[in-house]
Amino acid sequence: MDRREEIMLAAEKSFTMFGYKATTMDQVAKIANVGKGTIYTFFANKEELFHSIVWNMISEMKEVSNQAATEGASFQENAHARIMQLLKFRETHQLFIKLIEEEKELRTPAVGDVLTSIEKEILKFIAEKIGRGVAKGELKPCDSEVIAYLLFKSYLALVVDWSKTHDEQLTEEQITNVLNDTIFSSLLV
Amino acid sequence: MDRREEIMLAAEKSFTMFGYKATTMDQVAKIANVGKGTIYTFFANKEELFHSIVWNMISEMKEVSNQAATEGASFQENAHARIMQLLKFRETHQLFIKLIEEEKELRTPAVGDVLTSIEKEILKFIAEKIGRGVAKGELKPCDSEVIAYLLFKSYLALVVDWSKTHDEQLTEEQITNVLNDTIFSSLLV
DNA sequence: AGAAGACTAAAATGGTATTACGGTCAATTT
DNA sequence: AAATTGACCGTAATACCATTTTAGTCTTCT
Repeated sequence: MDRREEIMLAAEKSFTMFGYKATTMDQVAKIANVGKGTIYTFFANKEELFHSIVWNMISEMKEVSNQAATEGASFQENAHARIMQLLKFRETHQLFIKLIEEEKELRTPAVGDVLTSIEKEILKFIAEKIGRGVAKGELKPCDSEVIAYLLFKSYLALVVDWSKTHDEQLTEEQITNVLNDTIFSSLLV
Repeated sequence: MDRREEIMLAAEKSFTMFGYKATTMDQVAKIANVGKGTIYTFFANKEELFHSIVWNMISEMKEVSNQAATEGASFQENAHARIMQLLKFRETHQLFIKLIEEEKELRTPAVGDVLTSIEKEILKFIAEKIGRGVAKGELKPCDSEVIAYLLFKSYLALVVDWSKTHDEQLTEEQITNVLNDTIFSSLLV
């Protein structure tokens, strides 16, 4: 395996286990079985290395989310499946979990930036799907960016935030129903 | 003026100017022209004093929000006016601003708790209005708690969060349109 | 009896000595 | 010659401790 790959793997392992702040470049070099200097022939600095790892994660997210969609299903069925998959990824993927944790308690700026850019990517991804839906005549014309924002934030609120202040979380059926009745019903042509 | 009142006034002034953490009980006593011991005859501790102040603020919020509603207007017009008023209060009221700031940078636990309980009160307030609307036959039957949650979080997202990641904030008209087309349209009977 | 402020134990703060870290680069290996 | 390495450097984080501040109490005073 080439050295760049080794380094990426080692770095992902370390970021996942210890977070951004607590992984040292010495650490990464050791795990990758590589001299520290070698890392700097592939990545300008720690932050760029971090970005590469996260970029990989974003691609994986998009891929997984697309796999959640099925050929014959309706727009809102697929939209729901895709977004739930994104949120599930968030709650499952160890690196993502670690980053959210680190952002909450350590406030590491690099991590905050990266989480912001992940959200931006997700929103772009959703807005693009909505744009397509409009183009294909499945959805009424709308401001896809604003609707993507509203949709994603609504999902986050109902799936993630709700359970922070309530004992039992909302069932997936409750969420589907509420959103089908409200946001989706106005979108479908 | 009675001593309890003096203390409350002094405490509110101090919390507003310096935040929770940075106001000392000595400070409050001095502003109130009262011995420190006297404070403890009315309030068990600093946190209880704080809660009393915040409880007053919540009442004021509800009152102001209710004033934003007009007699003859439709449910969604009044709902919009009330919620926008709540958000405006949040961004206008000096104590509220200070608390949000302190929560963001200092992470004072007492402040976090209080902000959570304020949100809870607001949600109760909105849910109650929705419940009334249903009872009066203005709205379709629905889970008022979930809808209140969705509605408030949507407003927060569009009014507050959006501008954090975008250059120009959404106009009130854009917000009205989006929500009238989506959440409100599904609620109205 | 009610208010006041000196008092106390615990926590926060500030200053400093020490360590750890990201990044570089001359030496070494391939 | 090109690639790799790890000792090395300046800076930033950390640990440590002395000092101060603070919430809450309790005796004293009016």
